[in-house]
Amino acid sequence: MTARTPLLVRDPAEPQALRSDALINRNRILEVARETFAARGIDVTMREIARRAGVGVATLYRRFPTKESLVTAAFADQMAACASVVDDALADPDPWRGFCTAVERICAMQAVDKGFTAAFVSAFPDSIDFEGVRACAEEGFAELTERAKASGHLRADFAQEDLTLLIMANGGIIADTAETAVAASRRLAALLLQSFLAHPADPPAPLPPAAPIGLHNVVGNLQEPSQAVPAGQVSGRCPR
Amino acid sequence: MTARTPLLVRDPAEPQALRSDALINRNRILEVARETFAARGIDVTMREIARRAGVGVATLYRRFPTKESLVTAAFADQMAACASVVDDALADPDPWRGFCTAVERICAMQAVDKGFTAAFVSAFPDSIDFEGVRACAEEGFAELTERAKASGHLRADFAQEDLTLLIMANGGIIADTAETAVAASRRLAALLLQSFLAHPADPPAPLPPAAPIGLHNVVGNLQEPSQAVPAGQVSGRCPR
DNA sequence: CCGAAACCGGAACACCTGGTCCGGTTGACG
DNA sequence: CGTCAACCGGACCAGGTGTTCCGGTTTCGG
Repeated sequence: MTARTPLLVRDPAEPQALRSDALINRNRILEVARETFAARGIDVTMREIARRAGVGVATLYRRFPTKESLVTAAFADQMAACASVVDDALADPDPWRGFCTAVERICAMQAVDKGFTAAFVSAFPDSIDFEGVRACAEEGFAELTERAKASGHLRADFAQEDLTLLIMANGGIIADTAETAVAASRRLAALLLQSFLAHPADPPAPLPPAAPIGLHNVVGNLQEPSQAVPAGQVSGRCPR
Repeated sequence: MTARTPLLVRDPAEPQALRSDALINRNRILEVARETFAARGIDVTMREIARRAGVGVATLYRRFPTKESLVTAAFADQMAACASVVDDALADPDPWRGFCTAVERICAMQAVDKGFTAAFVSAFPDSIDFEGVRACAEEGFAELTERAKASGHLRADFAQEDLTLLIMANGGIIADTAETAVAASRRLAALLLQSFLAHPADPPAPLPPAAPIGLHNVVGNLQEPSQAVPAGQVSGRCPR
């Protein structure tokens, strides 16, 4: 309709179109979002992120039109790191070591960042980045699996789905502090990697330090420390 | 203060104080709640449970004053079953077999019932039943662990926390259909049990059938089947 | 058979969530 | 320095959740 277009039309992909204060706010928002999502998961409120970033909700929504887009932006670098993990593993001359390292690193990332798994799993349909990286990582891992099997270290009946299994299982490991989560995750990875081995050593491998994961911290995390079962108090109704 | 107490005071624990129709409704509610929680997790709405049970919300709330109490009641028998699993395991003359069976059965229960884990984990503070059973099961498992170690089958550095680890990891295994969840859970249990073994066989144990767990079903369960990466479309930005 | 107490269902309440609107403010450019 | 669009923040909207209230109905002892 309007035949005249403005002379100074900006490249629509230009990121510098933001005013200086707006850019500052945007960065602050992203920073806060990353921290908060990592610490408390993906379910934190948009209001809270806005409050923590010292901006209003409208500002937040003007920068990221939907929560989905905020999550995507916040975890973009994590996704990149995830992809690079697979690349590093493929670059390792020892296939089995590469395989193990990749698994351990991904598990650690998952454990450190509470929201990462959720962001990865829910995989908002529109955020093509996520899907792309995921497909790419899958592909790389298939190659990795093949090589590890060929090297004779990975058991032949290892299925590609076992990797999904491991990731999902690791996703179940969440504790209130990142440290406990990492420790637990590390032990889980070590245990599973051991059972993936084709020829397990007769004396089982030493395994990393025993997981300091506390029962009360993770399972019954709603009760206060209390007196750790006063022996005679709680029992008595225990049928065995 | 009031010195006079009513003559016909009822035993507060008497369960027969319900009118016949009220009792029928109560049972129907419990039945529906069990089914729905198992199939769709603990997050189903009180409205929906009431609707499915063919009663009004008020009726539901009169019977179970809070959602918490409904959950507790609905999972009471599951908790009992959980305890009996440990008892059975302790009754087995072969400690290692008992250990394995207990682990497998608990994992299966967890996989079949989506809400079970959540109910068990969240462990509402007031529902003492849960806490009691949990403590009891823990105690029994400690005994089980000890015996399995003494028999030489369970590796010496197995920690009690590894059990929590397993349960939490298994909790991460959730799929849209109960069958896939059970299959995946079974494989996870088999893998972990193998790495718990003190003297793993040189050729790794055959393991149960490969898990038919599908990547798209569990990880990217929001996207439609689509054309499974049209090869040329998405790639091109895959760095390796 | 009858009346009262217990029951029933749906409307309503308080609260929280993602997301939008509008009047006042501020940075950037001539 | 002045103008004006872009920006800012809090109020607001729609939808959904656990929970409560109230008028009509049903059961059950006498």
